[in-house]
Amino acid sequence: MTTKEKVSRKKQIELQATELFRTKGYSASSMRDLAQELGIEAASLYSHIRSKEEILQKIIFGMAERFFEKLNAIPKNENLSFAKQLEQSIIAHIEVITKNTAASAVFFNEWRHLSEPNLSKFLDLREEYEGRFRDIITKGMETNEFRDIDERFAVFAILSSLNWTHTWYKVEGKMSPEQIGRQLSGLLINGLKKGIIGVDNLEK
Amino acid sequence: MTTKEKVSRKKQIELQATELFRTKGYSASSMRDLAQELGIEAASLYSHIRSKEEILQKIIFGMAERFFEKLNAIPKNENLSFAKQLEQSIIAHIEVITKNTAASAVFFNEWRHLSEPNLSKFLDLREEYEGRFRDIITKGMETNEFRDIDERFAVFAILSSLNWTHTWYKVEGKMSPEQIGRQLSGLLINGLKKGIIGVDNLEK
DNA sequence: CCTACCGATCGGTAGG
DNA sequence: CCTACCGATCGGTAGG
Repeated sequence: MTTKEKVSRKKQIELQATELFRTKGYSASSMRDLAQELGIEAASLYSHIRSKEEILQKIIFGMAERFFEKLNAIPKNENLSFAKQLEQSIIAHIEVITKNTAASAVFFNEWRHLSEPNLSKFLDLREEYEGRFRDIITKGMETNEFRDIDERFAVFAILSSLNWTHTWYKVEGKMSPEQIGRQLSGLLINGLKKGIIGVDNLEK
Repeated sequence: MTTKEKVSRKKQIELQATELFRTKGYSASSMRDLAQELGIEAASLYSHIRSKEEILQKIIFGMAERFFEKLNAIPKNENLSFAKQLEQSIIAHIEVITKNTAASAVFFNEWRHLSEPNLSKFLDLREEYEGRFRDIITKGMETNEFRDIDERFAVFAILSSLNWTHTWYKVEGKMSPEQIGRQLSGLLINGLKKGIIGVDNLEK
């Protein structure tokens, strides 16, 4: 029971810290701010956590884990076009962001406040994750499904357009995470212009 | 001459601060850090500036001005397709970012550390700027040039894919700002998929 | 542009 | 989880 309470309190601290870091930023958030929102003294936080940065680490690597888990959970289907594979990956990515908007904000904006070796670990994971998207694009280019483009460049553009979702997504909104993912992948794969089905795509 | 020296020193402070804020973030950057990089004492900074936040304001509203100036400098041509108008706006946006990568980083990441009324002023300007892009998309939808999409959503996606450019752009790189702008607008307007000119665009 | 300094606040520890 | 407290550092001022 003692253990149970401690875990629960620790989680509470992490959740409050996530909200706090999102609104004020990591550096501008003090442990006294955090304690106050939890109704305890700042010193009491240290019964549950080791340091301020430990909380940041938990938030960031927790998000990294969710991104990879969701991506790995996509069923393998070699028959799918690369456009469809990319769409699925985009939807997975959006689902993680929309389910964790505050943690996403911290993940995308505060990672540079990690100290080594965690900073390098973060950068490695990010590189690996982007690599998964790059692979799809590379293969899609090889089969002539996608047009010729620098993969690294394309992945930066794609992921950054997705990564802003946390700033405006509301649970009560009209669009579901999956719909958002489909819309975004539609925009990125087919473009803003009309004419995939129609014929009005050749004008200057 | 005294005036000239003062102005120059003030600009030096702003430039060093821009680099510092980009790498450490505004809150984690101290005036002592900044002074040290300029080879003076922290207290001496206050002969040239009023406060730490004043520097942030200068950086951010300086960037806002550049974005609007560049957008306004696009020659009006009603005969251009909305795709072309959007492309020009995208190129203008990318040119501002690539010419000011450090200030862009501060602009996009540190604006929330502005206090009122500057925070509201920033948000208003951002809303206005996004509105310019929305107008192009709305008109392009009305003329059936663009497909049906929520304008606000589309502009978020477009601008956020552009706004990451400052993280990877290098002056010595192979691509010019204009080329980057063209590539990005090509991706966003025509999509990743092949087949605008060819016929391989109907597969599942 | 410097020395000398201010009050406030920081992350964190000792000891209960 | 609290009281009491630590040394370090913060943005900024006075006065030259």
